[in-house]
Amino acid sequence: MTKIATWNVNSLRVRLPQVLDWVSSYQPDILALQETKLQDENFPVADIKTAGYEVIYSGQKTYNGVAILCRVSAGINAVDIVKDLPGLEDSQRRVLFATYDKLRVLNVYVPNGESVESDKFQYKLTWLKKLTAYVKQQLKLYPHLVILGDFNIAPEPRDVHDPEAWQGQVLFSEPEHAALKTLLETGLCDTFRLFDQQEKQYSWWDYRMLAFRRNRGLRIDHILASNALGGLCTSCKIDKEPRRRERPSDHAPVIAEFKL
DNA sequence: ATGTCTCAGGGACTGAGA
Repeated sequence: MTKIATWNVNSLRVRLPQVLDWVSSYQPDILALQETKLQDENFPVADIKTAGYEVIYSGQKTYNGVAILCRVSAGINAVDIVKDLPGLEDSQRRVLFATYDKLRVLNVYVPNGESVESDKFQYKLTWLKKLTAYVKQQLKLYPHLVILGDFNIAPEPRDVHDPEAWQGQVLFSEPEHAALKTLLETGLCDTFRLFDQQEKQYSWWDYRMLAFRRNRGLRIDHILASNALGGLCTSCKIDKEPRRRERPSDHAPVIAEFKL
């Protein structure tokens, strides 16, 4: 059984204790992190190694930053590491791709977009187009591919606490839905929707307005699997527990298990 | 009621980004 997880930690400097605590209890085989907000020279390699994980990372000052942890006892090295989205000139550290044994892992921190009127929204759509082109090519090379991270898109009305209010807003707009649909149509499935789930399951809640306490959230963090890998998925869940703790990230981890 | 959190710059608070 292989456990694969994703978590936007909103600063690994702040969240390192929570992350170490969480990996020690869940023991994921692979954990993709987003918004580490750390330059590579400041990355806490030693603490993560002590916790029993190998790690690769790609960061920058203040914003963005991604990392992938792999449990040492899995005995696998990351190879074919990619830190830039092919075809996109971009200094923002938002992607980290690596192969672990036969599994291709694409960790993504999709641009937020700010608002549908913003230039950043166009950047988000361009970014997703480049990602889709890359995934299409990668699926030919790797039957077992997982793309996971903070997509900053809630796919359906049931993934939004108040779909009427959010309709047309950034994170839940038509162009974003079209972009996500095109990505999925390359041959991916949303592992969360392979299974019966309770209603009102979200992965992100605004820090403001008591959003978590009221469960006013969105499901914007996803684990998407190639169809072949999706066939091996046995569960996908959102773990709200770390969001209840002291000094939480605004996101909760998402975890999927595979017969690998 | 955009009500929180994080970071950087610069040495208290403000602005950016989410």
